[in-house]
Amino acid sequence: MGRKRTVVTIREVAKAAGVSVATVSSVLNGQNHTRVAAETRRRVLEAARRLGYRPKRSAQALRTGLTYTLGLSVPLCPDSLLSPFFYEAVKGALKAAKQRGWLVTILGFRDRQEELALLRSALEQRSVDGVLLFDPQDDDPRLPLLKGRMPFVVVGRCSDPEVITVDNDNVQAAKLATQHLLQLGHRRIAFVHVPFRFATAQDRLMGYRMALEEAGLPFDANLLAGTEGYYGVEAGYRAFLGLLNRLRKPPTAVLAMDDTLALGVLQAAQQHGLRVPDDLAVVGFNDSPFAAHCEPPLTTVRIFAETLVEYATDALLRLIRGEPVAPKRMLVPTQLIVRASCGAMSRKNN
Amino acid sequence: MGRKRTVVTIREVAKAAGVSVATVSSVLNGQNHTRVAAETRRRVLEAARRLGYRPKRSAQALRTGLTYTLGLSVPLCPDSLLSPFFYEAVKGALKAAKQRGWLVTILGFRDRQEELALLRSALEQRSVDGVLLFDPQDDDPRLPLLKGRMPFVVVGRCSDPEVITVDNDNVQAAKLATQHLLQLGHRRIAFVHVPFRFATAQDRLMGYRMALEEAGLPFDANLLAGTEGYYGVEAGYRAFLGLLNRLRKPPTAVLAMDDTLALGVLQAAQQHGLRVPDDLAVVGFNDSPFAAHCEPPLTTVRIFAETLVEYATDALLRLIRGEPVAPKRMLVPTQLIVRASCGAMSRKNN
DNA sequence: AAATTTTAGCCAAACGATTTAGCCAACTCT
DNA sequence: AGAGTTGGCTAAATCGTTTGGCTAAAATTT
Repeated sequence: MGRKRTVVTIREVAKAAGVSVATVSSVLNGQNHTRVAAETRRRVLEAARRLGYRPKRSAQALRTGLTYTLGLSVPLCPDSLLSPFFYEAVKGALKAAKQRGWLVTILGFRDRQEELALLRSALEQRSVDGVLLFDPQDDDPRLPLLKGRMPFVVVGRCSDPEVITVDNDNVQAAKLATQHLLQLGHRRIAFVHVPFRFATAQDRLMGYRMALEEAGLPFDANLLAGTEGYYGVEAGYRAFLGLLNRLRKPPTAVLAMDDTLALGVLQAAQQHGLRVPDDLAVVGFNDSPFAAHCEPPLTTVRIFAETLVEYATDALLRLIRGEPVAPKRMLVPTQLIVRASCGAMSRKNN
Repeated sequence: MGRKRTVVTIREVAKAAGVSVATVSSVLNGQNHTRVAAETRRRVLEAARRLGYRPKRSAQALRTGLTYTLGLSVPLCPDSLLSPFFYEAVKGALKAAKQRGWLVTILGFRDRQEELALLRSALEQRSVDGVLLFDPQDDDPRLPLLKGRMPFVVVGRCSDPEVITVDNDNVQAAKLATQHLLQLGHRRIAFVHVPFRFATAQDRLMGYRMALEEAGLPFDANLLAGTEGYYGVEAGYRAFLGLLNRLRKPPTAVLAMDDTLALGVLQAAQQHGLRVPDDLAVVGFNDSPFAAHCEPPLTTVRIFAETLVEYATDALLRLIRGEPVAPKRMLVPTQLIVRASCGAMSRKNN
């Protein structure tokens, strides 16, 4: 018991194979143009395999200056309905990272203040080699903090053309969703959104406006309902209730920037005696897994978060290794999922 | 541009303060107060602050043998509805870890095979100092792999009394939920569960049986519906549909081991023409955030995943540091949340 | 005053890998 | 045969900390 079988070191492998540690490293890393004879290589490989040798990460880290770890800077929201997105994100990041033997650590923050502090300390302690950021804002303070000091990739659009970003085609997505509502005959379409300092909000507004204008309809700022803070059912509820109270006549349709907001809209609508989809058509975003199961099932724009983040992570890894990163900005298409909440399935066909 | 301002090292601090690196380290780690004069200490602290010095993690790691990183071994399920639990888990782990300046990395796996491989490599590379495991099974192969080689804490019950565990009081929870259904007059209560090799399934079965027996009802194995694999809407759907097809007469109530399974039950019921809650009462587990929003809203047993994992992480940190871990097994109570799906709110009061 | 203890701080050796420079045969070429 | 090449390997430096041992000087005791 307590057999203190310490982890195998490169020295033991060297001894077992009857060579120097340099040779072992050479064989294992292959980089070095220091050639090793086939027979020696075999012996080393065999010894390493037999002893179950794996280089110790922290030693490697110190020597090479790389921790082989990526940071995922994600918000820890109180509304756990937001979790699917981050779950998918983690999946995508891990998928890309795992392939190359990298680790992913979660830099989870409760507010932007804390996020900056976490990034700063990651920077100072060199605990990660690069970070993935979500949901950029105007004058995002994270960028100047990180720029030139640590590689990073942003999931979302950001104005700085130097920054590598991966994003959904939000303009197109919002445009298609709005057009869908227009085709169903709606003329007063509200837009429930997070504050416009978020690039995503700007882009989706853009798509919404484009669809309206192409249909020859005026854009009416009175139909915008902004949330106080971020996403979440509560936020959507408040924003839409505020809108309903403000307007003489309620809109006949709503485009919500997110399924959680849409859920809040549903609640506010119900409280106001509006039936969905009969009195009010609702479209969300993200195709969160609950969207198919709420009442009525939500029409929504599906985004491919896992893919998005997988690409972003891949780009980040290239960036870190100094490999060329193909396009500086990548757009991933989205997909409209039509369910009952928009009224397009008027004849119930279950 | 590209100002290669390299990170501050302890040597620079030492020079700036006019002392040796040993003294700086001594001051910063503060083990031995008598070793350095108050004035010197002040100078060192001042220099460190001014230069913004933070010890480099990988160097610390190599020297001390600690990476100051915890691993969270979580499944990457295809059904993203399972994400809330893990989101909460991550929150809890981060909360406990952050307080002490530790990092959390996600060891995400697709199947048990891969989980073992990940743990093995974490072990060999010493990339984490300890791991948190979820959902233990009979003869769990993770335990013998880790035991004696790396500290770990299990979230869930496990038979080995040596292992430190934190768990919900599943027996009690299932018992209370079942009793609730019994009080509503139900006599044929089905139990939808994951395979019984999972300790959680065993415990909840136990609570279910206890409630039945205390009510003087026979336990009927025909009312058990086991899933093929793990949790998820699809799994619940299949399991319950299988049960319905097998029985002459459907049960009047279902206790599902998880909200995702309950959602599957809802779908199967609907397909079979059973109305919930009128023909069938349904109770789930976890109080996943969507439970309040599905149709009908799910009665469910709330578990406090964040708290659970926060405790577990705290215990793990103690374990790693060799501090005493108070109780070897901790039980966190649960809470029954009554909504519409069980029929207790028969008079619709919206 | 000498001997002892305490205080304050430095030296140098790790930790476990990677990498650079260099050594020694053996081989090639004129 | 001597000079230059090359292949195959090793010794040693290095990454940035922490820490046990050591040494002077100062304080205390005898």
